[in-house]
Amino acid sequence: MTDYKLLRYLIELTTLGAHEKTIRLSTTNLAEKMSVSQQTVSRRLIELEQRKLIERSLSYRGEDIKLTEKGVETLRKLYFKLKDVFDDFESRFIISGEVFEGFGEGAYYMSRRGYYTQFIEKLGFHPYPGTLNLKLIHPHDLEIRKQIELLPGMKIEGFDEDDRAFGSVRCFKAVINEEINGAVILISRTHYSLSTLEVISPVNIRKKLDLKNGDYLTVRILINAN
Amino acid sequence: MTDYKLLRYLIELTTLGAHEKTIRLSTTNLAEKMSVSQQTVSRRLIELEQRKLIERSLSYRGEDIKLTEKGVETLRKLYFKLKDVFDDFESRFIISGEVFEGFGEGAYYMSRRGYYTQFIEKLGFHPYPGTLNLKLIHPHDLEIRKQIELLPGMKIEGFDEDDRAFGSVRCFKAVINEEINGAVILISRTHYSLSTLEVISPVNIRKKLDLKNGDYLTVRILINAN
DNA sequence: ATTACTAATATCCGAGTAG
DNA sequence: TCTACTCGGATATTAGTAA
Repeated sequence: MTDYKLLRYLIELTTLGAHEKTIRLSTTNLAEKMSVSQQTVSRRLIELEQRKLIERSLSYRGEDIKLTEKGVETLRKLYFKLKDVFDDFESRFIISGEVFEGFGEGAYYMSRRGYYTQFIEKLGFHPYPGTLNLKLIHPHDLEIRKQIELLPGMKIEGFDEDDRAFGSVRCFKAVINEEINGAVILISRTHYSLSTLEVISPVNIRKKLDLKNGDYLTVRILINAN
Repeated sequence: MTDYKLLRYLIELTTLGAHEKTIRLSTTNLAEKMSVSQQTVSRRLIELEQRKLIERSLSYRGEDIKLTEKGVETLRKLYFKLKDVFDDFESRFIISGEVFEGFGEGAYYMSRRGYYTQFIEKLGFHPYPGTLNLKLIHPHDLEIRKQIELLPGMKIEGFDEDDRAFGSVRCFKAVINEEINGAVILISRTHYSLSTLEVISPVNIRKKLDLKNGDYLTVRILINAN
């Protein structure tokens, strides 16, 4: 691994985009951003260059800097190291949010026979006729939500009923509050839906956990249990 | 941000699992792993504790250490910072590898009517009857390959023909060498297939790009173009 | 065994300043 | 303006030990 005192500079340069393009800067302005002296920045850049982590060319107006492939690879390794920890498949898909609304339209959809019979077959339980809605607040949860959107999950086919078309939805088995088995369902891919999570279960979650609007709840999504 | 000199220790402890469970270690063995002195480790652990980044309890056999939520959050922030760079959704799914083999079995599969008609319908082009195979070499490309495996993509349904069953496959639109529009197809999920990439296109890629075995080629996969 | 203190050494940083 | 040198003070590290 690279000297850790250089890592900070490598990260800062990357934040400024130097991993993909040449950026122009002066030691003084980088020093300000990083709250160190101009002299220190100068020395560190020299060292980064000597170790072939960056390439640079000086001019009378400052300097042009770009990370080398070795430099990018150094950060990428750190990234994958952290990814192993934070993106681990066993612990990755835990998502929290605030309970909001009640069982409104969710109940209507859930009780359509076309969906209901498929839920029973694919999830292995008779869903309570209603969904619990979570509003996702923290950036981390929103990020996880986006990632879930990309996963295949189980597909619940759409159908027609009473001259109306019900589209297909996807779902994942999940554990609510580490105590109730259930599932999350992904209905449509809208900007709105990406900040919410709809949860179903064989029981009335709201009642069982005595939830009020605004209560905070954690759901662990089992992406490999399909 | 935390003092960068502490970051290294936080990362090392996390690599050892201290982000999710209490680990037992001695300053001496951690010092060896990190190539610093026992005394330095001792001081850094004290400092990490004072800053409430770790919790620890000493015993005559060593010490038990676990990251605090604040400690985990510190690393998580770094992770997301790097993620923004390396995992950006627009530039993420670029994969490179070496051309190998020729149009063997690929051509056979591609020309099965059951697949062919679906390719036309779903990809919007008439695929050249053959696949170009890339062997993925770099860890980064293998990692991307694994991630693609998790994405839904477009499903090409399986079918029966001449008493033989052809399974379903998935595909993604892609751009080859930033000049030819085509697609990658994911046929089966074997250890072998995870280190290769099969590419199709309306034209003979090999001929158009004048490729020989061993040539290096880059494919950008369009995960949102389905 | 341990951890962690003290003292000596090595390294780093910022101020001043040259080019 | 720029970058980057020298140099003195600050900080960090190691070695030697105490507990």
